[in-house]
Amino acid sequence: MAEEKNHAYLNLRGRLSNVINATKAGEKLPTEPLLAKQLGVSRATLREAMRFFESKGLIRRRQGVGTFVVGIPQILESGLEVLESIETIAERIGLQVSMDALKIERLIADEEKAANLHIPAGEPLLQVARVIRTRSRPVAYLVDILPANIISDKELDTSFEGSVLDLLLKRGDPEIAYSKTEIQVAGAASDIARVMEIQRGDGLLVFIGTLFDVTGRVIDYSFSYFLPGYFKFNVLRSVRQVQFVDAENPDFKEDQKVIQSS
Amino acid sequence: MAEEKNHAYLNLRGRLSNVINATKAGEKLPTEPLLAKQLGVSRATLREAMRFFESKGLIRRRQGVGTFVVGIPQILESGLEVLESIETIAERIGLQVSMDALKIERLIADEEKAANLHIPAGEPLLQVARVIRTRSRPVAYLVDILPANIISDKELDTSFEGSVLDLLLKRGDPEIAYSKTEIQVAGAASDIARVMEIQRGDGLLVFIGTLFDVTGRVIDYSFSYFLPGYFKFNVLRSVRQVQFVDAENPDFKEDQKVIQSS
DNA sequence: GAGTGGTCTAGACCACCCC
DNA sequence: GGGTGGTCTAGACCACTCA
Repeated sequence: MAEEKNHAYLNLRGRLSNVINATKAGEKLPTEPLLAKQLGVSRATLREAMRFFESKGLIRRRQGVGTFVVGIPQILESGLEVLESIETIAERIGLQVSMDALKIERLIADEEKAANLHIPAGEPLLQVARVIRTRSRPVAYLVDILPANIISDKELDTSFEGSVLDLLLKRGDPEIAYSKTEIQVAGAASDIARVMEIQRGDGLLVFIGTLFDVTGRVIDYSFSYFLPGYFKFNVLRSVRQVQFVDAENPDFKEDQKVIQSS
Repeated sequence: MAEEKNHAYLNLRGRLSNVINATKAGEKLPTEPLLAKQLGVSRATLREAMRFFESKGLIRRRQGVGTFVVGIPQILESGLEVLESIETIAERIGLQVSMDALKIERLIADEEKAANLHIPAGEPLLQVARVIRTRSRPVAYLVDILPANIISDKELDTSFEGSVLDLLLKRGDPEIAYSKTEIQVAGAASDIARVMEIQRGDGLLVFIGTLFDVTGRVIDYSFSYFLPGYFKFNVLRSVRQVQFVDAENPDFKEDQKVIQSS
């Protein structure tokens, strides 16, 4: 019996799928009240069914405008072991991306930010937030936080193209060594949902990265939010031990042990 | 003006937070209709606000039973570069986990599964699905798919403790080399939501792993679904090239390039 | 200002758990 | 069988976009 649930939104998916498939990419679907009437369900139930296709990236809802059918997405693929900016990944695979909604703020380190950067609270910080767009839509939202003295005002005006990492790598000082990146999942908060043009609460892949230079100093930490379906991140996991030692940062310790070695 | 949204569910969070904090871990909240009345909102709005705390892991809703306050979760932390089973990670950090809902199935490789395993379609396969629980709740759902001839019936009866990886590592043949793991996010489908005791559509971290032996043969591929908040996966991303060469599998190529080397 | 999706209400019935 | 969370309805108002 458990196979044949009588939930309206499940039965609705098939019919809604037909409507979506019968609509060309870029075209608008009927309004929600009209579509609900056509399909014989309440608007709430229709919206529940639409969430399914929206999470798959087949449709996109825009408040005040309408619901649109979107085409097949292009995918940004990358191995994670190499530290590179989204822009660099995109360039490497020949995909055109652009930056949007760049927001540079100056703020003072509170306890949490200070701890993440291994500096005292109260130090001045620079926060750089930006959106990465493919031709069709926003696909990532990136926030960098770093001590204000690392990047000068002049550099921000002249040689800043959006990526803090790329700027630092280009400059070569401080000499960047590696990033310790934590992988998480989070529902989009209202403000992030807005700039990403998704629904509040939709799942996003989150990388929380701490950037170290060759002396073990923390240079930057960042939150990177990625829209599912547009990225393919790979990591190689080996049974042999991979050695990463950071003598300058005893509290940074990858607790890895050898399971088996050949 | 954009700061002061007049959405009921936002204003409700503070008051609902008080209710949750005033309730001991393990205790039950009032029923939804009652709580909605007490807080002066409709049940739909209350449920919207509750989703926020549920996604943070502070409460847990169980159909037919009630809504419960849960304590601070224990976190499974691991670097990703080392390939090890969830059981091994848990044991290493002294956390007790148990296996649940083990389901072993035999099936025939369709086109997709055959392609993933690099074998012809029609070959017999073994599929092992299981749930990993901490003391308080399910935290991961793991599915392994592998050619049927790799593990014998006898082994399944006698030396199988739940982890395909651990069984193969223990046996030492085939000799496991590494796993290529893709990182994704997905909303929980109904069946997975059920075994994980979460809400349908909740975001899960997904690892799609392909397991190779030292000769480059594909041994197994797997889907691992992780509940956010209970795991802390880290990966080191270096500007120096990390060399992983797999001469036997030319189609497996990590397209990594050196950005900068010191 | 017209039209869209976003949110909210009040009430109802259903599926599920447990006694 | 009683009580819970899960879903659904019909209608309403609000916030947003764009001509």
